[in-house]
Amino acid sequence: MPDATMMPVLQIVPVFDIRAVLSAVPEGRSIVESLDTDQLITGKERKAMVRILVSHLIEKCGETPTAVMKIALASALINAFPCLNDDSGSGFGTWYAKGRSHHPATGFLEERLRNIRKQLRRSSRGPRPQREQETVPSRIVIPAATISEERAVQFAEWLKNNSQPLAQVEAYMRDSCQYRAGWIRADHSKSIPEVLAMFPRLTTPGMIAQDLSILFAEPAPKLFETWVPLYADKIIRLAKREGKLALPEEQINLDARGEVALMLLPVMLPPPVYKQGRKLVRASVEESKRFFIDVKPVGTNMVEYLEQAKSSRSCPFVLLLEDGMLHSYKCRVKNNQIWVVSQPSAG
DNA sequence: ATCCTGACCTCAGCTCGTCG
DNA sequence: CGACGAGCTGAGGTCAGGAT
Repeated sequence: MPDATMMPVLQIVPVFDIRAVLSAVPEGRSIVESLDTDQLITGKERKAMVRILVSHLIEKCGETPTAVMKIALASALINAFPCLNDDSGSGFGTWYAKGRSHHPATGFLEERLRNIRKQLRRSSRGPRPQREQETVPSRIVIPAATISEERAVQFAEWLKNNSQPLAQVEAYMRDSCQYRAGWIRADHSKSIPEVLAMFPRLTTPGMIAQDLSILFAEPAPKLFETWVPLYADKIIRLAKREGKLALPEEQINLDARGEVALMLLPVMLPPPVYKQGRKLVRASVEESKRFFIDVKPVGTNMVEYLEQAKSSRSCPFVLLLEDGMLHSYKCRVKNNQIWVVSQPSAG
């Protein structure tokens, strides 16, 4: 078998039909008209055109298209509208110019891409100060409690020290649900170990589902309804379009689509960069897949596994006990079991 | 007045190809 | 094989002008 690293890499460069892309939106149509009749573009039109073209580029090639893609777009632009040709060597330096002598690439298209990435990074870093934080609490409405807070505290204390009788645990957990929700949400966030230390009965089977059905009565039943029919297919289609699907879509068994989509998440959502001392570090996709989902064969000794996981990895993560060939999405899923491991020591 | 966006800029760090 | 440079991205800063 030939060494993959020695294989020549062919990059498919899309042909950009600038007129078609612009004509697809009303604002773009008037820009095309203006360019055809007047052979010029206003500052306002130029900005609008760059927005339309860059959003098309991102749709086709993702948020970090290669320089080849950007050159193809800029070149297609001046071919479609020769009046936009500038005096630079390439003719499109105003629109896209490759970086040189340690200076980054520039041009209106490049700058727009950069600004979009900036916005994306900003929003993915969590809530913005002031305005957005103010709106968050109004969206999450905790239903009114059925018991007083004093009583709820008493229930929580009892639940810390008792795991039986089960009917009593379920009843106290039901009645103290709103208190728990308020405690967890106070001061913005608490870690999973903190929450479990305070409310250990959350690990009793069915308790999280009970909380969910009380707090989110309407959407709770839809949680599992929508993953496979709605989101799994969308994630698989997106992965296919971005060339991140390791096998033909038709070969993914209907039963396996939900699990394949879950395993695609770390591939589709590239891990962010973080600082380790002075160095900027980014986990590879393979590393984040391992951190996110650990795949072990059915029959793995859970006691030994959890003991080992306690010292070797951070929680929570998904443990998939596979029966068959799910690894690397080569799936024929039969009796796979999925666990969410939140605290290895809890077993 | 305040916020948002675009444009311009710098710096750190990464990947990849080239050269000795 | 390691050093080095080119090209690139990410992150962040600043400022002007437009929108609200």
